[in-house]
Order: sequence, then structure tokens, then C-alpha cells
Amino acid sequence: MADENELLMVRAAELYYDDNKTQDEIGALLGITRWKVGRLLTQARQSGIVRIDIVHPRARRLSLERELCAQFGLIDAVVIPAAEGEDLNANVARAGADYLTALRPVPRTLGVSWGRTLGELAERLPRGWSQGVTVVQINGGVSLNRKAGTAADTAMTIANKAAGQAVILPSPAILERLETKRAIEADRTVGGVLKLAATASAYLYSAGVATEDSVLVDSGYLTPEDVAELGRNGAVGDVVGRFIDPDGNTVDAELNERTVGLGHDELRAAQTSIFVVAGEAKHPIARAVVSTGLCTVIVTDEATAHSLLEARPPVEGTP
Amino acid sequence: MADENELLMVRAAELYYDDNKTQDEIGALLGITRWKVGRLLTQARQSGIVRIDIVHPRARRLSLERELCAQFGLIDAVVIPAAEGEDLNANVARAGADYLTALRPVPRTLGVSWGRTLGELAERLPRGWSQGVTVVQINGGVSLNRKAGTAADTAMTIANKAAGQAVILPSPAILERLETKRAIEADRTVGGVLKLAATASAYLYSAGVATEDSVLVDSGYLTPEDVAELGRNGAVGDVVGRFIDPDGNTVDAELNERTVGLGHDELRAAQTSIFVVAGEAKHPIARAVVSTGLCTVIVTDEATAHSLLEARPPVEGTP
DNA sequence: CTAGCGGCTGCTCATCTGAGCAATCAACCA
DNA sequence: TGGTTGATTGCTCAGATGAGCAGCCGCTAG
Repeated sequence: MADENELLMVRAAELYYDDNKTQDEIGALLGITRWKVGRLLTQARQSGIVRIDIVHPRARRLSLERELCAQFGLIDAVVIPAAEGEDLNANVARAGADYLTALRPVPRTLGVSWGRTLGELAERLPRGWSQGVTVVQINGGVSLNRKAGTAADTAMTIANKAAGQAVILPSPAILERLETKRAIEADRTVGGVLKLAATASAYLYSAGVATEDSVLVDSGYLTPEDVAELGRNGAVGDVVGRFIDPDGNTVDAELNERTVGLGHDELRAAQTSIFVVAGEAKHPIARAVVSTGLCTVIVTDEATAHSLLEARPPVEGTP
Repeated sequence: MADENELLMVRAAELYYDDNKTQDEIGALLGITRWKVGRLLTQARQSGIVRIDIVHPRARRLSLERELCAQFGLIDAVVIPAAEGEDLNANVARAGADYLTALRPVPRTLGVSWGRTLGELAERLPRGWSQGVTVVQINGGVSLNRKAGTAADTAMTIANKAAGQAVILPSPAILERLETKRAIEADRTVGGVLKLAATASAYLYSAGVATEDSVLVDSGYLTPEDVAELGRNGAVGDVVGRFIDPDGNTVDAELNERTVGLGHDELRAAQTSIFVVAGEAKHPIARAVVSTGLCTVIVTDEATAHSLLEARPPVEGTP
């Protein structure tokens, strides 16, 4: 019986989608009414016998996006399908660029962090994506090693492409001694930038992992041993240079104090904070970010979205 | 420009298929007219951005079937999709059974050959697939080795399930000496069956390969060396026990003479001859069969269908 | 400069399709 | 047995959709 129906569904679907006949014709052909054909087709679609895929690197997964918004109280979400043979990071970065371009109201001041993901996003922003936006760097990034300037580059590229102004934070990400950090913050140049950063109308950032692959290790701010220790203490990754555990708490208070840049509280208070993240390594930190209100918008890939939705988030209402 | 359009196609397709909004709504959302949305969707479907698949072991590939019919002048074709994790032979056999069941006009006398494929097909025929059909075995098959009776079994199973009568051909497939073959054919029992076979209103058969995997080797009628020799002489496989080359000519005239059963000329003259074939090994023999008019209907798998369509058949009209 | 041409756009209209509803059917239990 | 309930079926009707057509735009060749 169910089998009988299934066969009919298949026949009808073939005739409708492959052969594009009308439901009337199919009804005549199979000896059933056109309404039954319609119902069979609906069933076929629902049961997955008929699969409709949108195959395109820039396609999105709207249902996942809705679930993410609902589950984590986000304002918006963008989920990019996992395309075989495509560079996931690149596609997510482009999606982030698209999102930023389409963002309304256009931010007057945009706070940005830096890293591989943001660098790629900046590259992929179209020239003239906006007009006259002020781009502020929200965390320190004068690199300690040879490939200097990527942090400042990101902000400047984004600003340039909008014929706007870039405000660079001329400070290392992490200082070795607390007093130095205090002194730097007291400096007018740095202090002013931080004040401006706190007033931005939107933020754009990614996150780093708490392993030796961290860009902070790469840049020489932390040793692999430092990061291993952070991991042992529960850190799942860093957001604008500050490491957090799955519940969103900073892991090493002392280290956090020595870190220059916008705090997480300011980020949480922001009306628009766009979190761009891709790749399996970042699933834990991504979960920490979305489930603790650090972002209002997430741009990510399908696998990460699934991972976020699988593990229940901290219960809020009825268990 | 084309890129712009492509993005619109993707957006529209997402909203239409994933989000099932109406074309009106999408038009309003994207700031274009609903007619443009309709056109974008058509484009998206044609360009393959939107892919509609029917995922079911019993689904068919109508476009391939049409091409097969057109290319080889067949009356009908059934192509089964390559389903991962499914037994291809089983699915094709079932499709053959389905086809036979649905065949109109119902054959009064059905000529059948035997082999692994036909055995499976017989198994999968539903009880009562028809009423009172006479099933006649069209080629010899008294097996020389232990697992006797499969040839006769096939015919009897098919007949039984239609509450009909089976007429068995009580003869080996191939005889060692020509005189013996003549003598057997002269025998009333055998001769009568062959005469009946020639008058059948439909035929159902598969084909064998020209390698040591041949069921004729398995059954002890031929040695692996015999078959290797046939292969060297151009044979690509056998149809009802007779080996042919790609052009449909019998390869070993003497062997052919010693083979008991319906000839290929009778098969070619038949109004309905259903050829059931699956698997890569049989691509060459399948091509020989369809391109030389041995069958009017083919039931096969997707890969075989593609293989048949890829290599140009002997040119008929403009090159 | 301008007529001719191909491609795109928005429109009309006929057709197709899905939502919703009443009738029917079948099973189930009192 | 007969009432109840849930599923299925065929239908009405409004809304959605595609085919086909006329106008428009930008290009090119005379």
C-alpha cells in the first residue's frame, strides 16, 4: 500500500519534473485524478524522493539560517553550502563581504578585527561597497614577526574600498607586562582609537582557535605552550584576542588584562556584530560565540551550522 | 552582467525552492518584476543551478530512455538510475519484471531465454503478473553440471506466476557434434518446442559476455579456452547462446550450427523482443544488440545507457 | 543621422496549481 | 449493530504561473 503509493509518487515525479507534463496529463496517464497527482508530488517532495538542490558556490541554506536565528536569538544568519572542490573559507569570506555590502542601515563607523578570514573578506569586498565609512581596528595587531601589517592592512583595505577612512590601532595585541599595557592605553593615540572603537555602529570579526595553529602563536604573541595551557584551562578559542571557555568567560584574567582592544562586554552590547567563521576546527569557539550572545549575525558554512544546531544550547525556557 | 544575473538566479531559486515564496513575493524582495523572476527560475533550471533529482531505486531516466529510442530506433527503453549501495542487477531485473507485467497487448506466448539476469527477473515477477500466458524456452539449457534446472526453472517460474503453461526445451544449449544436434532437432519434442518458440508474440532475454565468466563456461558447454578463442575472433558476447561480433554477425559458424535454439533472424523479425542487461562487463554486447536490431525494447542501467549513447552508432543519415 | 535588428522587459490572457471543504470510506470500539 | 473517528477522495475557487506579444533599448551598418 505504502509501496504502491511510493511507486506512484516516483512515476508522477518523473513525468512532472523530468518530462514536464502537467498534472492533468499525468493524471490521465496514470489513471488518477489531477488532485491526487498534486498530492503525490507534494508527498514526493516532502519524503525526499524528489530532491531539489541549488548548486552554486554563492547559494545559501535558508532553513538552517532560520534555525540558527531561532535557536540562538540572532538577528540574521548566512549559511553557505558545503561545495565539493571549492574553497570553503573563500566562499564564507565572500558571503561575509556580500553581507557587509548589503547591510542596512549602512554603518557610519565599522569596527573590525583581523586574521586570515577577515583578510580574505577584505580582499573580496567589491570596490565601492559603501561610501565614506570609517573603519576602526578594534584589537591590537602590530605583528612581532616579519609579515607585518596584515592587521592594519585589513582595516585599510576595507576602508579604501568604501572611499572611507581607516583608523589603525597602533599597538601590539598582547603586551608582556601589565604596566606597559596600561601605559599604551593611556597614550592619546591608542586611547582615542579605543574610545572610537567602542562607539562603532557595527562590528565585524572572526575567531581563533586555542591550539598552536592560533594566529597569535603565529604572530609571536603567545608560545605554543601558552596556548596549550589556555586549552587545559578550558579555553576553546579567542575573540578579538581574548580567550574564552564554552560559557563565554575569559579564561586567563591576567592575560586578558594584558590584551589591548575592545572588550567582550562592549561587543555584547553592540547592536550589530557580524561573526564570520568557517571550518571544523572552529566549531567549539563558534558555539561559544553564538550561545553567549557575542554576535548578532553569523556568517558560516553548512557543517558549522549543523554542528551548532546539533548540540543543544544552554536551555533557556522549558527543558 | 552574466554574473549579476547568475546571482539573481541563485537568490530567486533559494527563495522559490527553499523558502517557497511566490514569484510575486520574490520579485518584490529582489526589486524586479515577477515575470523576470519566472524567467530567472527557468534559466536557473536549464543552466543546472537548480538540480531536481528523483532519488529512488525504481526511478527511471526518461531523457536517457528517449535518447536510446531515438538513437537506435527502439520501441521502448527503460533506464534505471545508478543507486549507490543498491544491487544494480536486482534493480534492473525488477524493472524488467515491471515492464513485462505492464506490457500491452499481453503476449499470448512469451519466449524466454535463461541466465542469471532472467532468473532474478523471474523471482521478482509478482504472482499473477498475467493470466494464462504460455512461456516457451527459446534456447537449450539442460545443464551439464550439478546446479541443473535453472534454465527450465526460469521459464516455469514465469509461467507459474501467471497461472500459465511452461514449455521447456529439453536439450543442451550446445552439442558436441553436428549430427547429434540435427538428431535432437528432428526429435518431435524438441522440434515442436522450437516451432512454437518461433511463433511467440514476445521475447525476453539477456546476453552473456565472451569471457571465461560466461554462463556457458560455468555450465560446462564451453571451456575457457573456447571462449578466449571466440573473443580473439571478435566475439563480444552471446545472445540466446549464439556469439556475435560488434556488427551482429555470428562469430563461429560451426559452433553456431551446433547451438540449439531460436536463431537471431527470428529474434530480429519479432515484433517485441525485450533485452534486459546490466553491468559494465556487458556494455560491448549490449551495444552489439541494440545497434543491430536484435531487440525492440531495452531494460538497463544508467551507466550502460550512457555507454551506448557515447560511442556513435553506425551512421545512418548525415554524418 | 537613422533605419534595421536582436535581445530584453513588462503586459494580457489562458492555463495550471494548491488551499480548503464536504462527502465517502474504512476501521475500530462500545 | 451502530456510532465515532481519522484518512482519503473529488471538488470549488482564488491565486500562481507560463506562453506569447508588443514596446523599448542599444547596437551597427549604411
